[in-house]
Amino acid sequence: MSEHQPKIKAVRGTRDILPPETAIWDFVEEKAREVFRSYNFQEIRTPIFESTELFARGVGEETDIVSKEMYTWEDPQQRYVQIRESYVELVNALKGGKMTTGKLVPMDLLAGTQSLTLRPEATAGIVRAYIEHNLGERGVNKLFLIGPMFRRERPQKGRYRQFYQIDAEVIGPPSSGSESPARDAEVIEMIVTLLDKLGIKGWNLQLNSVGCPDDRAKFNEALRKALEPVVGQMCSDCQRRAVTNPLRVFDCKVPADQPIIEKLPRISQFLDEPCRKHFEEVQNILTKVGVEFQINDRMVRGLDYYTRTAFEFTHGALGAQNAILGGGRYDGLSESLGGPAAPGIGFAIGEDRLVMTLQETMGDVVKKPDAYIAPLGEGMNAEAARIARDLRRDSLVIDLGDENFRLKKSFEAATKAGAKYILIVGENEVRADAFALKNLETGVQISVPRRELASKIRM
RNA sequence: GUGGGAAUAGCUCAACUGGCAGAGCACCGGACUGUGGCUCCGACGGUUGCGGGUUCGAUUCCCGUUUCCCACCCCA
Repeated sequence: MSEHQPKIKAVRGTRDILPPETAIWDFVEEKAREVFRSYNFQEIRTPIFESTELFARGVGEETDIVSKEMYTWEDPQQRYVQIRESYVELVNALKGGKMTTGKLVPMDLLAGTQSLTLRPEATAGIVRAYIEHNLGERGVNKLFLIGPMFRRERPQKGRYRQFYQIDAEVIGPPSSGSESPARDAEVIEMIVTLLDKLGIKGWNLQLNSVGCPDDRAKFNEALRKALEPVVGQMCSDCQRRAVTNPLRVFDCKVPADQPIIEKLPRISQFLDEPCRKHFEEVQNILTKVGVEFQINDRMVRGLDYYTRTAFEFTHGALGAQNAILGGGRYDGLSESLGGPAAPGIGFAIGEDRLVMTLQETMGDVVKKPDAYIAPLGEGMNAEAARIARDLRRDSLVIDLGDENFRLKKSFEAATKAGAKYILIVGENEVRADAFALKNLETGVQISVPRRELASKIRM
C-alpha cells in the first residue's frame, strides 16, 4: 500500500464472498450435492464461456437476456487466420493465384474473430454438451451444475452481474421417459427435499403450464385481441407490454389494472389435450407426495425455450427479487440447437438469494479448530509442526501458532480462533514427552502423553 | 437502460446554521517474562468515495462522476 494509488475495487455488480460467509455457501453446496446424489444426479461442468450463437439460438434472440444483458466479445482467431493466409499463398503460388480466402472459411473466421459470451444461464451449455457428446446414447441423463453466471443488469439487492446458480436437468431421448410428467414431479419434489434439508421455511411454489409452442401462439393471438379494446385504460407499463410482449401484462401489480387482467384469456384455456393431461399428472403426483403448490396461470417465464411445466419458488424477505429458483420443461431446445429430440426439465437456484434467506436463521456452520497448538520458546516450531502433522492426519482440525508468541498471546489467538483445546509445546513438555492440554471451554488442564493426544482431543 | 436515497477509521455510526473530524466495537501494546475470556491504561487508525465549483473557511452548499441501496424493467 503506497502513496495515493487509487484502490482497485471489485467491478460493478461483482463482489467478494468472504469467510465466515463462505461456510454458508459450502453448507448449501454440500447439501445440494447430497440431495442430488440421492436422486441419482451426477455433476457436469461446462465452460464459463461459449459461442454467442448458442445462447442466441437457445435462450432466444428476443429475450432480455440475449438482447441486452450478455457479456459478449469478439475473440481473436489469429493463428487460424495466419495458417489460412499462408495456405492461400502456397496454393496460389503452385496453381497460379486465383484462390481467395472467401472460399476457404466462414465470414466470422475471415474477420479473424469469433463471437464469445460469458454464460448467462446453465441450460443451454448443458444441452450443447448433451448434443456434442451424444449423451442421449446413455438414456436419460440426470445432471447438475454449480457455478457462476453473468448478466449485465443494473445491480441491486439479490441481483449481481456475476451470480451463482445451482442447476439441475433431466434430459434424454423420448424413449428414455424424459418427457414423462413423473420427471417433472420428481425434480420439483427434489427441490422441496433440498429446501427442507437446508432448513428453509416459508417458501411458496407457483406452478403453471405454458403449453407447447402452438398453444402459445394461439394464446398470444387471443391475448392481443382481448387487449386491444381495453389497453387504453391500463397503466403505461401495460400499454407498452401489450405491444412488445403481451404475456408480460400478467406481471402487472397496479391495482387498478387487476380487474381488466382478471378477464383476459389464460394459457390454461389454450392447452391442447396432451399438454393438459401432462400438467394434470404433474399435479397429481405432487399432491400424492405431499408437495404443496399453487396454480398460477398468470406466471410466464422469460426464456423462449420453456414448454409445458413452468414453476417458481419464491421467498418473502428477499425484496423485489423474491424468486429463489425457477425452472421448467424445454422439450424443443435440443432440436433448435441442431440436436436430436431430447425433452428435458430443469431448474436453477439463485444461490446468492438462497444464502441470503439462510443468513438470518443460520447460527454457526463454521468448523472450528479442535485444537490450537502453541509452541513456546526457541526451537519449538519444529516440534509443534510434527505434532500438528500427526493430529491432522488423524482428521483433526488443528491451528498452529508461533514459538515467538508469548503464552498469553497464544491463548488469545486460540480463543479467537474458537479452538476447543490449546496444546502447549514447550521445553518441559518435550522433555517429558507429555504435553499440557487445556480445554478452553471448561478450563480443565491435563498432561497428555504424545500417543494419547489425538484421542484426548477428540473427547 | 429510467427514477429516488446514500457514501465519514477495519465495522456500526456521530459531528447543531458552513468554523480544530469524533465515539463505541475491533486491532496492536502494557498492567501480567509458562496460562485466554473480565477489568484498567495506552497507542494505532482518515486526502470525509473521486473530481471540480462557491467561500476567509466545505464532511456540511452547488455541479459532475463512481459505487452501493430502493423501485421500475427483467430474472436466479
